[in-house]
Amino acid sequence: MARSMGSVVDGNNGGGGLVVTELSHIKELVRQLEVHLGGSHDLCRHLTTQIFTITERSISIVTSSNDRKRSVADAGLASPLSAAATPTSDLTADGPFRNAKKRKVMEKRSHRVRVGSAGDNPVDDGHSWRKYGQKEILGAKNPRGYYRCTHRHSQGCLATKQVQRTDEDPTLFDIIYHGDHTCVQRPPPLAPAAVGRPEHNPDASSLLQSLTAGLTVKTEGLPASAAADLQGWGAAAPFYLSSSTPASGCLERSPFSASENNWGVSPATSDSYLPFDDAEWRGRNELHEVVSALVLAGAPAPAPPAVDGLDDLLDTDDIASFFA
DNA sequence: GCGATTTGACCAGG
DNA sequence: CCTGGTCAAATCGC
Repeated sequence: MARSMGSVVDGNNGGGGLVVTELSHIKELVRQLEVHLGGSHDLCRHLTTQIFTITERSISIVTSSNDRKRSVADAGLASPLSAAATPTSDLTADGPFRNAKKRKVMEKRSHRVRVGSAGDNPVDDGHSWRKYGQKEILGAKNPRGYYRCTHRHSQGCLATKQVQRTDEDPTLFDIIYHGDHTCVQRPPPLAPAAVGRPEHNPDASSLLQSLTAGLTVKTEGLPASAAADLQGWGAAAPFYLSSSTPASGCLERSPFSASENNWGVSPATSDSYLPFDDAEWRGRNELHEVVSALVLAGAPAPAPPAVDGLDDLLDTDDIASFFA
């Protein structure tokens, strides 16, 4: 295991560095954008804040991804990829009835993120969670907390997450998300009128455009291994931009919650965004979240080519063999 | 009183 | 048998 890991890590260092560079650039642009926005336009400032946060997370994720990858593999997180097994029987939870404690068959989609702390807890990811367990994990200094969506019973939302303080840095938390939110919880009122059109200021607009352009070009230039790295360890954004099932969206309090759930991609035509296939969804999800968030914030236009280029990079076979 | 958290027990997979 | 994930009773906090 160690041998194959080594070579991959090497490859990632290069790609990861590139990503960090670009993300840093984005960060700077956002800073400038915020300056241009001045004191007005609460929504815009909120958006820039979110972009900034996401970017910072992305950077920390990339920079810590080498360590991560090992623990991810050891923790068996790769299993959903390598064993894209029978998706049928597990999710149909017979609920709190007879075969209650019959878990462990969790072929649900999952992805990891590492987030900073807000006080003694991980930063709020916009969803409401209810803790249902805590466990000491062998080899880890800190216990792992188990959370499920508050709306599990009321709306049958099966999303869960595991939160564990990292060994190295007590201010950081590893979070593993399982499943999608299928609950519907309207976000709190947030500049309702202006939502979705953050283009008051021409300067701000052009800044955001260069921001998304920069991300597009450079990301496409990344080696596939770097892309694999990003997916293997975590998304930058612990909230979902387009992860809802077709049945019922779970918008929750996404910082980018717009009036409609379109994100510039028509549900009817966006086959590249349907989160049906576990492996594919996982593969695309991570960078998509970052890219989508940024693109969404800055571009009124529909999904840019960047997303398609990304899909080519995020080859799921590569990922599977990577973890094999 | 209700909902959330804590915590020991239970269960399944490896 | 060990470990991780979940359950559910007890407890806490509003």
